[in-house]
Amino acid sequence: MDGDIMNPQGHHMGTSSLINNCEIDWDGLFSGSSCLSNIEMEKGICGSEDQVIAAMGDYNNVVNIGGIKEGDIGGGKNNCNKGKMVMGKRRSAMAPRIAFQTRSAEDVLDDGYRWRKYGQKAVKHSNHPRSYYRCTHHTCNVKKQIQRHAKDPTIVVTTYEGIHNHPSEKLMETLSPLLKQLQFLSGI
DNA sequence: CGAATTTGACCAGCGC
DNA sequence: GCGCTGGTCAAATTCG
Repeated sequence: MDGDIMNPQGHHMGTSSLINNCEIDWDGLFSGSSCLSNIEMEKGICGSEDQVIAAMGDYNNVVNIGGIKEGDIGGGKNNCNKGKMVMGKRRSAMAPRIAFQTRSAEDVLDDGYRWRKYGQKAVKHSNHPRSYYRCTHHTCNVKKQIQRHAKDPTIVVTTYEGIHNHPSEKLMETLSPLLKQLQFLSGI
């Protein structure tokens, strides 16, 4: 797969981020579909999962992105377009959740953060288990769930919960020589 | 040897 | 109240 994100008409779209050779075009995705804003998802105003996939299927690897709720993954009963939203049980109060789907052979996308797996469960209506990860940074409480799509195993559904309160280690690794240089120059 | 992963047990919410 | 299900814990195991 090449890294260049184009819209179906072949035009370049907005800013993109590279995750494990799967480019995600945040700007383009959020502007390109009425289904994908977190707020709309929270209100339950969204199409079915199938509709979203169909809508986004023309993009390179990312086929869906947006807020996600209990039952969204794996064809559960409480699909978002049924209007009723069931928030999690022991879930922290208002931790923002965002989910996206990528076509990838890799289950775990390298997003620059370090994750420790703390559980895995078989999910109903899916042949593939769901894996649970926590950010290894001691002050950071971000979690993510990874699961292959029930109907299309080539699609990996990644759900993030919470916001990192620290920069990604890969980013810091990349920037640290530059920061050192800046510190040196500011000392002159 | 410390860190990360695996995996069965446990717990809480929900529907019937 | 009970069973089902999803999410988390923690001991055992594996890995670097």
